[in-house]
Amino acid sequence: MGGDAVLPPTAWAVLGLLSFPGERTGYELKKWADASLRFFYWSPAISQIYAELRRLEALGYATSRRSGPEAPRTKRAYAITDEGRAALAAWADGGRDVGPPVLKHPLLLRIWLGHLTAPDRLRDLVAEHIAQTRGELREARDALARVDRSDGPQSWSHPQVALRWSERRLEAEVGLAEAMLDDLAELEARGARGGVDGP
Amino acid sequence: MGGDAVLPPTAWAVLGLLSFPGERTGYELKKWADASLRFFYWSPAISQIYAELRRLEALGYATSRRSGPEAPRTKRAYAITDEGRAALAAWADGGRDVGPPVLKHPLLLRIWLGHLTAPDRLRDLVAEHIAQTRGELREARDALARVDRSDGPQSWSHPQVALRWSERRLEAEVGLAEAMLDDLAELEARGARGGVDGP
DNA sequence: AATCCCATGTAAAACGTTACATGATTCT
DNA sequence: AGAATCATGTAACGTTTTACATGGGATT
Repeated sequence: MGGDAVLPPTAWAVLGLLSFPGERTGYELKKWADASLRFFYWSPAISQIYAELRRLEALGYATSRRSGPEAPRTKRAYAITDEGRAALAAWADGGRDVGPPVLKHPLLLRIWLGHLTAPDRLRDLVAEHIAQTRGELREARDALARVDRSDGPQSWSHPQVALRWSERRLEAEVGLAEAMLDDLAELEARGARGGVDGP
Repeated sequence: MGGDAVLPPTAWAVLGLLSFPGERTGYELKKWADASLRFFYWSPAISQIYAELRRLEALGYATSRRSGPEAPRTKRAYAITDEGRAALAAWADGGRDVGPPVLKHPLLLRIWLGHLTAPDRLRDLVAEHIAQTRGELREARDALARVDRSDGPQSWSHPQVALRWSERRLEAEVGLAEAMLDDLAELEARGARGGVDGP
């Protein structure tokens, strides 16, 4: 089958999930993506994971087997094939340019349109974001702790690096939001005194 | 027309672009999005901007007029209507939750799969990303400088806050990548000495 | 005259989500 | 026995991108 296929990043991400030792079901993949992939590269919908797994299998990059009887809707575990591993390695190694990171930050969209919103509403939104981010930070640290413990073979050292990056990133995100809170406060102070310029 | 419509964030972003003083063509909107929106909320394809503008006009949230004769494919400038402004304000003010930021970072996907890639290839990728990010940082600062200069009315103070956030964010992104470079180097050092544990 | 940038638009395809339907397994 | 969670899959829909077609105006 396909010696080299053009696939969306999501397909490679799912194949990447499969590239770590062991067999996994789509359901398990989804949980894993929620717990780690999503910190630096979003977690696809479960239905999409199933779709990608079917595509990967059609390409010969993965195989599946049912644990029990050949009945529909019973557990199906996937494993990467040698071909899949080769294709993934070629993708990982190929292309000088990996493509720019994409950030969609709804909060910033709101801030940007801040002239339409009450100042304290805006502050609340930012505060809520900080709380949310702290929650994510805890989860990222949990994930990191799990990887640290499960060590042994070196296959997990790169996910570890990715999670460390995610941890720092979330810390930075909190700092960024706090700085923005200050900016907003300053804006209000200036606004309250009336003019565009200082007193 | 539509007293309250459910629209994707992109539609609100385009309407937001229109909510600042002046008329603009789709083409100008695209350039503006590239120069500022994209730092915190990605820049839609030009064809999508045209599509959103048509939808916004159909909803009565925007109006358009042709500068010259009523010929096809001539310049068409859009402006927001009062209804549009009201709808945008309602959207900006509504909904406690703004939705989580989404980050898709292809570089991190590669790092995460680092066991498939040569270590120095990985380093190159990160170095390239740092260079790229520094370029973005320059652009963000240019955008900020333009906004700073064009001041006067206060409508630009919130975009200014958003751009300041973006500037800091990009600075943080560089720091994050540098820290990851260190992690990678440490990994290699440990790997070169063989074991999973220290000396 | 050729080229580049401005400018608008269509069509097809891919991507991705939501909602729904279905049933097995495990825990209380 | 009932509930929660595990588990797979389909269908419909909306979003977004890519490629393409078209042509005016300005610059070299």
